[in-house]
Amino acid sequence: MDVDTEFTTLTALIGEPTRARMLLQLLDGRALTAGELACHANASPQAASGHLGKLVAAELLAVESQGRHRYYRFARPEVADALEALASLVPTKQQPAPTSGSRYARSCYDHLAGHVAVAITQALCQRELLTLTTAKEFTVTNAGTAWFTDLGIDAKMMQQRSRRAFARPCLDWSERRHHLGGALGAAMLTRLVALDWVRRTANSRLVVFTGEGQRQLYQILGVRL
Amino acid sequence: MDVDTEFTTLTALIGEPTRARMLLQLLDGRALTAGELACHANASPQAASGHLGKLVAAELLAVESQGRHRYYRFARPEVADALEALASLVPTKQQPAPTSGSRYARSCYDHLAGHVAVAITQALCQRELLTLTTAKEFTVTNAGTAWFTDLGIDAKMMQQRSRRAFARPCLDWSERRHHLGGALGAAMLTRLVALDWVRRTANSRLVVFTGEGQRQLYQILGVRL
DNA sequence: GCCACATTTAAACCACAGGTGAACTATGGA
DNA sequence: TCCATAGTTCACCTGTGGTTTAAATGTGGC
Repeated sequence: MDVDTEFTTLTALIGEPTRARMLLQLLDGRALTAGELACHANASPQAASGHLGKLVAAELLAVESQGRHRYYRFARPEVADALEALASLVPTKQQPAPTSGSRYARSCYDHLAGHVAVAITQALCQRELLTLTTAKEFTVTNAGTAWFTDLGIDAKMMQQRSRRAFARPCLDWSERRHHLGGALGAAMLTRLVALDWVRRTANSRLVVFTGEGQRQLYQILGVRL
Repeated sequence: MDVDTEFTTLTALIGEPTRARMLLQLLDGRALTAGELACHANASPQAASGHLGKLVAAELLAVESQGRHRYYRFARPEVADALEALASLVPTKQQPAPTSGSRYARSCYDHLAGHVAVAITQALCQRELLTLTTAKEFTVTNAGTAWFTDLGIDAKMMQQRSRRAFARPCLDWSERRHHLGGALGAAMLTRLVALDWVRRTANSRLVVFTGEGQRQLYQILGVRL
């Protein structure tokens, strides 16, 4: 096969919007399941499966089966490098006011993401409610357990019961900083929604903080939106 | 527009085979005309024009009009970087490294280009045989006229007779410096070929300096290849 | 003034690539 | 054992996006 042709097949592979979104999701280096990738990319499971198959066949992704899940990740670091380079081409003009505080955040699969999530996670760490023990795991301190209990989340119980990664740092590529993912991150978003501190929007990963949510967030974490 | 969306539009832009081929052509840093890009990409002029328009609109390419040609080049070096990274993902064995050998130069449409051309133009300016009067025009000094006469080029006559831009500075993308284009630049290449100081290669814009050419160039301009 | 060439624009066409729905495999939990 | 969940495969259909055909714009050379 011609080198030209190989290049074009490669770019066509990366260029398809759904595939591009899935690849973007993997940029933080985590291995994600087919379902998670499908959800992020706004695609049906079948569609995602087809796309992932092509990406694996092209040796852009590698797949690992664990139980009934299949975890996809980049086949080699160069793939991530190339995608980073591509992502850096996106005009960055509209990353306004990380500090000015937006009521808007977004959800990342099932937990809070974006600069609000980063700010929250930073505050949790700063107050030593959360500590980053390894590169891939947050640990909830005793004070943290109490804090989560106050919020209405039984962190301890959750850690014992859940098979899912408990408190995983999730790198937000647009923010270049970690925020809280995993089961705890998901529980937190669920709880915040239940408290009506944030509301989901229809057909979008965007979530918006209510006025009450903003007040409470400032009160319990000192985070001003 | 969402960051995700911007990324996908970007990748979709790069992912289209014809566009990808054109971008690949530009990877060596040269600025190419729409026609040349169309030819290389195996596309009709109209199709190429449409694609190029999109790439320019997305600020991946920049375009510069020169006469009835339009030269396309990367809008910023990061674009080339990203494409390099993508190209490096192609599994096949790499082709031999581009000739950094100084005997090699290349032609730009009809005149000498590349770092040799830049060196020559610099030398001409340094010895005040050529002066850059406006941003778009070189002027041949009296000493310059004599120098060109010695070379076998009647610059004065040419300037009177030719309607074509006489001595235009031509920006070489890969060198980031101007070199001598226009009628005078074309005449110079023609003359150098006639003198057998440089030889054209078949099916390529590459030209190579002969041993004699290298000696002479040093003698009359002090340019060492 | 003319013609030739390079390139762009507009409109009609159509192929291919991705989405969908249904059916199938496999794993885990009761 | 049964059922729910995760994921894949297949066949069909639809719509986007690129190509084509045609005509217009603009520049250079005579």
